Amino acid sequence: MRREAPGPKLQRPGWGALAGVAPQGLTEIVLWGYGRCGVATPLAREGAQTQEQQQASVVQDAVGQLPVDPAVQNDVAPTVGGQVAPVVVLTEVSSVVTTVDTTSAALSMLIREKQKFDVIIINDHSSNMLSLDLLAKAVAMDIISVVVCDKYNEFVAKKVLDEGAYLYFENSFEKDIVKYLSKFVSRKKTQRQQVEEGSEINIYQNNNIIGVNGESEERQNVTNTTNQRNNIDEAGNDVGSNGKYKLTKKRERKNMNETDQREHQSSDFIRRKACLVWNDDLQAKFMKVVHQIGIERCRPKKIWEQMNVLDITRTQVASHLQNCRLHWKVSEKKKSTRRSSDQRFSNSSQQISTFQKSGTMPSLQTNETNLQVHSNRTQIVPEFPFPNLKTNNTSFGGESSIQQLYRPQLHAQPYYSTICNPFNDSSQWTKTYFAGELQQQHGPLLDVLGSQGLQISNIESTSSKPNLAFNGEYHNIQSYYNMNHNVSHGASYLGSKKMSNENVGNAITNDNNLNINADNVTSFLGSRLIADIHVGDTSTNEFSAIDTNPSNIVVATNDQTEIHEESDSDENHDCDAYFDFTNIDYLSQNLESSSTDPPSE
DNA sequence: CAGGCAATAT
DNA sequence: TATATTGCCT
Repeated sequence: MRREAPGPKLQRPGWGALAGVAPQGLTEIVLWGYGRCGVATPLAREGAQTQEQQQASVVQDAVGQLPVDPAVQNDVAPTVGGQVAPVVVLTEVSSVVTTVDTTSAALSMLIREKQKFDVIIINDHSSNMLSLDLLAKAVAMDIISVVVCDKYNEFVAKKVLDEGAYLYFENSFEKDIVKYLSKFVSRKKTQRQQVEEGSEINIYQNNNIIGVNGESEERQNVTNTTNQRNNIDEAGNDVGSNGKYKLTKKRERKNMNETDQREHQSSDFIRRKACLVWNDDLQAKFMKVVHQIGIERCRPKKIWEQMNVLDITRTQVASHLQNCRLHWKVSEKKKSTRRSSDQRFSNSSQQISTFQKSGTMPSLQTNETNLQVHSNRTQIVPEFPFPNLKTNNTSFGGESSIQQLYRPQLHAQPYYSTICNPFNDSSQWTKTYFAGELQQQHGPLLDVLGSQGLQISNIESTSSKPNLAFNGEYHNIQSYYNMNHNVSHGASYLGSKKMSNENVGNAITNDNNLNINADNVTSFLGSRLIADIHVGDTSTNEFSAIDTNPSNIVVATNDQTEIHEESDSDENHDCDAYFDFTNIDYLSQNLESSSTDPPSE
């Protein structure tokens, strides 16, 4: 598969792009749609005329609802391009946006409004001490801290990530980032709650269904009737009694152009229902029924009825049955192959069913063996991909997640890189992961220049394997802010299944798909790229779930207007912790030329 | 409408 | 990968 050549850098939409796309519970984000982040014009103060200005007005109204912080009054509002740069604050209580004009105001607001904010977005124009203070404070308060900038700067990126920033990127918000943040905040809240409730241990285990919010719900076996189960919508959708839904849906999809679909999908937060995990119990039940009915006669509906398990649907059974039959067919073919050279089995194939046009049914014993599906495995579903950031310079700190970058049809892609799911339990991470130890984990105590990161990141000079090069343990210093990067070749579920509790530790290192040689590592580091979000069609990015009221977001701008000098890019080439998405294409080209052939399958 | 099943999506 | 969904067919 050929990768597109990097096109001209798209003009970023600015915060205005967020207008109207704020997720549920985060509608206030619409208020971000005024002007550019951090250089937002104080239009609202001078009378709103345009729609954009009206949005700003709303912001201004919201500001008015907050007590004025003395710091705000005392600060001289910074100007960017002659206009005041506001600070926008979203509060949990009111879920409205408020603005303050200065970083110091934001700082004092943080101090005063403790616990109120889940996210702070700091617009950094100069990476001055004040914004770093704000960042440090926010991090200390366990607030997800995002730093945006007008011009991506690796040095600053490293700095702020060292300080515990969760994200650093140029100052336009792709709406998907907002969703991503929302999701992150949502999960984080859940985690906190679980910790508080003391139920954080392995909440995913021994459950068949993982709720959309990462909560799991125990599947129940009930002695109900089919009628009861009929209340369950198979597709998780609204199915009309006339059965028209599917047709309508199909038609809609067909009529949607690509843009529409992107729009449609990216604004859906819950689209796919949680996957049913066919664990041992369920599988046993399934097979028992299959046996009872008879393999040749079993049909999805019958099986479904006789299984009598709440919450599974006929469709799921059908899907599973289809899959099982495939397994059976395959295993039977293997058997047949053996039989042809082994007369001992020459008679056993004659019992085989008629429902397959080709292939034959294996013995039930074989079936069950084949159908053992990773007993006791855990699964965290549904997952969501990372938003499309390909036009942004973005760095990730924290429990960053760009996951699910893999697409089945993209096997030919030589490399995928994944930042693992931040919403998974951070304890899942081990030192075995590539780039699992990154600078910001040292926290603010380390001076940027003296930090280990700069030293170890010069992998070019070593032949170490990635995981050794980083040679770091996972330190959960900042519980929510540790960065975990995984670079993998075709490993698709680093953020989910392979990160399940049992698999952690060997998921990457033992994965044959992990195939990074020194050259590739160099490529990665040289381009400072960890995440390849070009892979696949990111238009389908979505979030599977979102809490109802996931986040409080602080958007702060730096009140200093000094313009920091651009660091020499070469000088910072070894900032492996950061992702320069503009270099993705460069990376992928490098990788394509140096990597192994795609899987022949 | 149930079902089979390949292709595809997630 | 496992599971879900879709489309087309019987």
